[in-house]
Amino acid sequence: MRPAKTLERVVPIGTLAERTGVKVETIRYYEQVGLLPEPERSEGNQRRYGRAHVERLAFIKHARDLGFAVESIRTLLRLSDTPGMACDEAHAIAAEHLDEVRDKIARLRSLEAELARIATVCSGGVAASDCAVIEALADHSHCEHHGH
Amino acid sequence: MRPAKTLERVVPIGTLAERTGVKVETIRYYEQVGLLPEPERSEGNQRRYGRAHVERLAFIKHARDLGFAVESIRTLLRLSDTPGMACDEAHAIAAEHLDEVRDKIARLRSLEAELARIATVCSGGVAASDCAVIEALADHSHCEHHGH
DNA sequence: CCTACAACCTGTAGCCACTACAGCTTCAAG
DNA sequence: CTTGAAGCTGTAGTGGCTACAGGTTGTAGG
Repeated sequence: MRPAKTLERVVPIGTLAERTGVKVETIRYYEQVGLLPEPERSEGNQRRYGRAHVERLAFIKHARDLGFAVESIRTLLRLSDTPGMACDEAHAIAAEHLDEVRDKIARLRSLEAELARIATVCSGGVAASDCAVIEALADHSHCEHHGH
Repeated sequence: MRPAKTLERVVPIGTLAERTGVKVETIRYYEQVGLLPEPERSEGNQRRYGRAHVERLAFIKHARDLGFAVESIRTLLRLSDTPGMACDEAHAIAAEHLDEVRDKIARLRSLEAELARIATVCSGGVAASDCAVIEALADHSHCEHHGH
């Protein structure tokens, strides 16, 4: 009896995909754009991943889930690969991204307010040519700047 | 003396762009994908827009600013073009979009919380190989589901 | 009337971060 | 040894623009 799949140390791409929650195609894409290093290959040219790959891909997924751009992740990975490197740069990337996220939240909130207004006006089911939803979209009087 | 530009009734694409805040290339793109009807042309084949175009494009811009997908806008425009059409469908589109926006806000907020945690840990300027930002990204213990 | 130059035209390619497919080869269970 | 899932490469498509290249038109000043 072989060890169970979850204990195997060298796995094919499908297993890596399962373990990290990243799709097979996306893994190959990450390799292509240089986020994930090229793995060893089997005799038949199939990718074989080890522990280090699982960890690195998990890092990437986590950062992507947090909305970091691939370019930022590349930098973060470079930083994490460089022992003794100053943390300042990594911190700056995270802080900048946090700013962007807060900005986005603010914009979505003002947007939510206007949408809520639009969506409620004609919820009574008025079947008419002057639908309030349409009018609200045509009418810019309530439309403050949502910013960029 | 001709009327001032802001009073002209038939304008070239650049003026339409200025008035609506939509870039020239984007206007042509909207025409290409069928959001904006093909306008009249000058003798020399240049687009000439009238009042109706300005209004329609303003509608499109407003909806885009609110985050409606082009496909949804297409439907909304069709509805607004159809006199006596039931408002229900327009309402459904707006309500669905509102749901999506609220979802997005919720996800961004949990994301903000994690990012804030990440960004503060090493703000003291610890220059070390075990940068807290990097570690926080490598470490999934704090990482609740951010949802899709 | 002529010239200069901004604004316009079409068509194509690029952007991001994937996703999907076509057409093939390899792996592993039965 | 057969079968079928899983792997491979390479290319094209997605959305919503944006950015050229290389040409034509409109118009204000001289």
